[in-house]
Amino acid sequence: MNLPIDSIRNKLTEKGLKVTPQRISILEAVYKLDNHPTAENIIAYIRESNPNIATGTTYKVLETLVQKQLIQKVKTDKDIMRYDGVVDKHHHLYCSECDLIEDYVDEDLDKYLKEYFKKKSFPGFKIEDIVLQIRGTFDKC
Amino acid sequence: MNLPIDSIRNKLTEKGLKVTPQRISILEAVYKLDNHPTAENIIAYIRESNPNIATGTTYKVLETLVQKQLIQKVKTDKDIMRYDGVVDKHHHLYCSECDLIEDYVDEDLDKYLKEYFKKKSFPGFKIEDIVLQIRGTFDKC
DNA sequence: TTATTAAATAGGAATGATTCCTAACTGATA
DNA sequence: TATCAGTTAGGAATCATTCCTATTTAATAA
Repeated sequence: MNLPIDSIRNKLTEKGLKVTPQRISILEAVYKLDNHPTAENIIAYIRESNPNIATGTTYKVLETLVQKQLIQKVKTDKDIMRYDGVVDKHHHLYCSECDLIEDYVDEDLDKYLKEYFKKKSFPGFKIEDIVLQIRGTFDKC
Repeated sequence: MNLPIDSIRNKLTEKGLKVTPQRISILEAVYKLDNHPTAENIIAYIRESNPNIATGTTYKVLETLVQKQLIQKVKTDKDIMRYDGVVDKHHHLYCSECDLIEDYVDEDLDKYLKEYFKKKSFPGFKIEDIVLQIRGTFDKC
């Protein structure tokens, strides 16, 4: 994913966020870095062009972007958080061998699951969202 | 879940693990504590009856139990790992409002998904396991 | 353009979950 | 009951993340 700066500015503005160079760099980094970067990955990347963005700022901005739904957090087995610039509904392929995480979109399956759970409602629980964690290994691993 | 000590001893022995008081306490704690305890929950619990089990030991034992598939790690949005004594295949209901995580077993759905993805194979990726994260809210929350 | 101000950032200290280290200890085996 | 590989206690170290606050800045209106 590779977006022009103006598009990034617009996204921030639309969400009522001040447009700062830090936010632009960080959101751009999440889009540009493949494989669901960690905060550390993002910090390393933005420091190349912007050496004095503070670590704390990066975490704060990431959290803000998650709150405003411009990016997503991705759960992993490890205790390190990773981020995803894709906010449309999707699932994840996790590799058991390496740390690769791949996005997987399947609207048909989403529809099926929605119907399935509509019939099979849980008493006392209202479903908001269903995400699949698909674990396996890539051939190359 | 509430198992007699002997059953716990057997589980450890079956996996080729030495039966130590620490391992028994910790495995017992994972079984007894509801809602997918954190390491901290487990440490607090076992210290009631066994005050001098070291923190490091608990983490090490938990990791060993996960490796031997006597327990499971549960992913959360937070960066705190939680543990689950249920190792049969199951999914999780996550509450958006509180930190409750509930197990959900559905063999029919598992079968369906297995078939579904058998047809829809991913080139270059071999699926090992599919787990659903079902997010929503409990009425009481 | 400039002043105003609420929001955002830099820098670094603090936190807290987890890991690491090693000497001492102990279950399993013969 | 001696042996020893495996395990633990205790505490220091690590490291991702959060917190603190003085300073800076983006947005707005005059």
